[in-house]
Amino acid sequence: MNSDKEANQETCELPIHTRDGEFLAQYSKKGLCGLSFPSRNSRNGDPLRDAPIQAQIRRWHEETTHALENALAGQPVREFPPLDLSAGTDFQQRVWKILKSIRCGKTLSYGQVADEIGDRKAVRAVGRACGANPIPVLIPCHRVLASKQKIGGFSGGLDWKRKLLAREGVLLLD
DNA sequence: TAAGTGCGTCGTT
DNA sequence: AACGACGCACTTA
Repeated sequence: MNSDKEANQETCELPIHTRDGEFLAQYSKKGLCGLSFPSRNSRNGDPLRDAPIQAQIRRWHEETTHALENALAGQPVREFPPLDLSAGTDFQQRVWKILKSIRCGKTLSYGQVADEIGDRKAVRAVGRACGANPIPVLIPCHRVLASKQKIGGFSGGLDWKRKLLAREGVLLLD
């Protein structure tokens, strides 16, 4: 577990409009710490609408926006904003780091990720860690498949996983 | 073979 | 103590 769990509760949420709907990016003082898929009920009568946004966060948000646009188009992301993954456990952070290394259009199996961690038997734990990924799409947990190129699962809904993989040209077996 | 069942194993709640 | 975004061995038809 992390010691400074409650330390920075201060986060700033900003929307990102895409052809796939309105994502929501969440920033801490350290960087991008969350990204959520479009949801129907997220029309915001935003009480903090006029709150001043720090220049640094605006800059990060620009980077996030560009990164997300590329990722949604199935193209490699050139530049990332700083990512704040400090909310995750050590194990989760190890998994997420491996996910970041999977290049666009490539995939790993849950088992292969477990191998890279150094413990094949941790396969199921890897699946759990993938599901806990706070920044989907940008941290490409959708590029982790079950064995034999089967789709596996996805916390954001399997439709999203299929869509993202299809745009990167990945073929599934299912 | 294709589809279904059972169980090992590990981090998290 | 119980539960998974798994994987493998092992039934069945």
